[in-house]
Amino acid sequence: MPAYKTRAQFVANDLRGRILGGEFPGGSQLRQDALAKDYDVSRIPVREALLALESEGLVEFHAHRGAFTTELSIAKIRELFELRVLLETYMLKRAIPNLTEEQLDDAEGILRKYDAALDSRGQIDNWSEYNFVFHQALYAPANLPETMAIISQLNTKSDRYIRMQLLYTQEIEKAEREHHTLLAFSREGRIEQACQLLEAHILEACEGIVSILEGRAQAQQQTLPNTR
Amino acid sequence: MPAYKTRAQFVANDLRGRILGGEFPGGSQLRQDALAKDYDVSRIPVREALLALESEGLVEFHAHRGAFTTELSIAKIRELFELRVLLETYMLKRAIPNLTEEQLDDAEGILRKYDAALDSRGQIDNWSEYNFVFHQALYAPANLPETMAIISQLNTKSDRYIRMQLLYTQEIEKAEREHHTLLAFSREGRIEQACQLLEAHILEACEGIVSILEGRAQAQQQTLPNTR
DNA sequence: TTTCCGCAGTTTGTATACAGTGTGCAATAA
DNA sequence: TTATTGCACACTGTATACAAACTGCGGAAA
Repeated sequence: MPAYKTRAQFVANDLRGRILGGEFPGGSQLRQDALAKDYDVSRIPVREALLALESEGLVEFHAHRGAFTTELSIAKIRELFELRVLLETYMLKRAIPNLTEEQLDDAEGILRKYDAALDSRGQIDNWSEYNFVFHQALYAPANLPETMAIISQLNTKSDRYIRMQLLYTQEIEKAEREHHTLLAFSREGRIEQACQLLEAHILEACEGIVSILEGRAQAQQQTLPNTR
Repeated sequence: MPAYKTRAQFVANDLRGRILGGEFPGGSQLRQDALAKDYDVSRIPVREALLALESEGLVEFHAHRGAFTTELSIAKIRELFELRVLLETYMLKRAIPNLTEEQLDDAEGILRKYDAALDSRGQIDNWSEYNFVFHQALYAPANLPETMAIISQLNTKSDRYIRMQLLYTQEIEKAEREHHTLLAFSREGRIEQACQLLEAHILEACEGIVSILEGRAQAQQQTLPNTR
């Protein structure tokens, strides 16, 4: 059986992975012809895949000029992460009272898989996905699908930068410890503390990313100091 | 000169208007061929328009079965409006300290146009748009484009139901008065009161919509009581 | 009678082909 | 040399044509 219902969906999923994986730096043009050859399909499903990625904020269309990967300013990254704080704490607050034992155990199971993957190294790509799956497991009992969709969208948009941070710093262990604590708070129904930790957890990641980007920007300025 | 850069964009904009205007009840199938004939274009731009509307939540694709207008459950409507409260009060709180005299006057100008349109009646279609423009004018100084995009998205999704409410009740005048008060609070920098009013303003609309839908659901049950 | 299978018709999904727009280079003039 | 105009190329946007999937109905089997 075919892995996906349509070619467009397949291309969209795969291309999303490639973009998030860093294959296309921000601002790269995504030529439809080249992608069509890559996937051995026509340009039509490629275009539709690109449109789907546009709605996720990974790509921007300019009429008659094509599709380009997006690049977020530091201000926008800050904005995204603050939105995540707002929405995810809201979500967690509503989820904790509904959490069942079974759901908590599921979340713990995900953390264990994490830890295992963590040992085997080199799995940053997957880590990023597991990370969201864990958070999702905690939020799901809130039963707010629309909110979840937006949170998911925000996570996708920030994903590239989170991977970058993981690449440059060794924050995985710390994040992992925070996840365990977060789960413990949730299990004990300590809503306030859980939300505070979650907020700190998200904002720390944000600051890590921003400091990397700022460092990179400075390095650029030093290399080419001719800013007339 | 062409009004739009691409045919797909034109179709998307026009079709959005038709859907929000109530031409297609929730769950209607949107046949690509029929729409293509309507607009005298091929199915390709129609498909792309439908994909755009899908990302706005107005339409859902089912692989190999086509596109259908979405229908929101009461629970989802409540969720959407609560999200609007969360995000729009957050936005307003951040906007008020940045509001300039000029921006306040702009907002007031929009309200005046409202009032004029209100007298000339029958302009519910436009009212819905003016409504968002006014709110947008108040929020803009917060300088949070990503947040604004999400708020805009939520407004689009709830727009159909707001129009329905305006059609069945005479709440326009009340909403209009609240807008004036909201503007006054904003002008005076009374953040807390402005946000409280905004919250009530949004939740009132929500309850109005829900009561209409619940009434309608009951009427349905009475007409066909054969629920085996 | 009820259930299952298969076929025809309809609609979507995709390939191919064509038209239109933007871009960059080259040639010309100042 | 530098600025400007026009042309050719490349790529996107769209039309047309074809392939594949789903739906509903009718008939056969249990």
